[in-house]
Amino acid sequence: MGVSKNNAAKNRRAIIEASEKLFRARGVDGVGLSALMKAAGFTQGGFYNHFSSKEALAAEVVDSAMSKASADLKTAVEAPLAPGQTRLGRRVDFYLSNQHCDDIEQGCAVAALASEVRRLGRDAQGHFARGLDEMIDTLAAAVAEQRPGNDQQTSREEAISFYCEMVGALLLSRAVGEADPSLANAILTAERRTLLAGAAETQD
Amino acid sequence: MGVSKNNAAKNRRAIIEASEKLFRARGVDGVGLSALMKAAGFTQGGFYNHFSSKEALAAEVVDSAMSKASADLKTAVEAPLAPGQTRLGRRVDFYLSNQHCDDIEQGCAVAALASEVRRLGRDAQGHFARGLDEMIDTLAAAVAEQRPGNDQQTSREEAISFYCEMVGALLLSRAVGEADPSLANAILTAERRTLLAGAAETQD
DNA sequence: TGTACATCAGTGAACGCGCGTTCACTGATGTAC
DNA sequence: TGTACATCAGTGAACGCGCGTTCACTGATGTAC
Repeated sequence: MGVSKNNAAKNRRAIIEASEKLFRARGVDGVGLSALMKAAGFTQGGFYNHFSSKEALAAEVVDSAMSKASADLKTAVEAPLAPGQTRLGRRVDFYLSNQHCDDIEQGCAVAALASEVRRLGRDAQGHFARGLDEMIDTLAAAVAEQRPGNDQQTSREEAISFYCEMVGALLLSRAVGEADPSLANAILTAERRTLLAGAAETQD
Repeated sequence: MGVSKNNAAKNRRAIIEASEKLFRARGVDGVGLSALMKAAGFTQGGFYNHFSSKEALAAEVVDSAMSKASADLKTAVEAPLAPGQTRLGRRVDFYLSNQHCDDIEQGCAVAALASEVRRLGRDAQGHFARGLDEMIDTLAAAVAEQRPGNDQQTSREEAISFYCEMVGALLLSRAVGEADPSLANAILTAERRTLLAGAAETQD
């Protein structure tokens, strides 16, 4: 067809982004290259002009998703606070909103990919772990700001605890969302209350 | 071959149990009927003597796994306490142990299946939701026993919070276990500390 | 209780299908002269 | 700057393979008489 280098790079990006959505929604094993390429607007044969294998694509998808997630989290957490807000409280409000819970295609990459990544290759797992580590750092800084008495280790542990609880709640709420919407909602509600209490700006 | 009704029922059970392990380890889409039947000790063709489809098997697997998990949790939580133990504290010790984290094939069904179940059929989702609801009830009773001041709603919310945090920690620790064992361990350690503090027998 | 026969869990081969991957071909892009 | 040609992203068809499912067949089980 004849495509400029610039367009080829854009097309490559489009494949990664279409794949991210489909991998999140159906799992890596749940979607074929044909569907991935079609979603990106191409035919199947061109795939190997961009990636050496499906596994290589999956690694790039995880890399891209986690980099984006880590950068977005940093931006969101560090944004100026409205009066009465805390950084963690604001995060809870977003993370455990019904809107975020419903949007698995664009929501938190950690929650969407955590179970997938164990079955992917070494590279994908590495990108995931690096991204998660960065995100914990970002949250630990927010914790430290709110609790000046903390040592670094304690802030990091509180950040881990905070994040695990949010991810667990999102995953469980999503898992029962179809079969038992009221349980799904009870999980979000309970966690909002619990985590907002914990995220209140209180000194030790 | 000629098989007694009793043996046929045993064989059916064997297929469900072999499938549970493989589904947990590789995902439902990650393992074929041929491998499932082989793992149970049979050839592929016999599958449809027992199940009407792979989806129907998956639903039975989730049912079986969640029923077992719910019953086991009840037994474990309600077992007599050693001096100084609390029901929730004992649960944390087990749930966030390295041993449990490593044993995805036999460990907590909720953590193993939460992301799978969204892509399975209505029946599988229903079994999962029912099981999770029962397990939250069991934990809520343990919370209520430890905090007599709680009303029922509060105990249930605390149970949800407690369980989400454990599940989230297990999932994230597992997700980075290969790529970053020290982060995986930091997650378990941080959560053990946080949750044991929260699970201490303190009145309001 | 003994005999005749229907049942059905098991085998193993086959079905069509979609998978991940390969390939020959196309033609605009981008470079060399 | 203009021309000739190599590059390579794209197409569409094909590859072998394993998938979920179907089928004809076997023979011990379990029932009817």
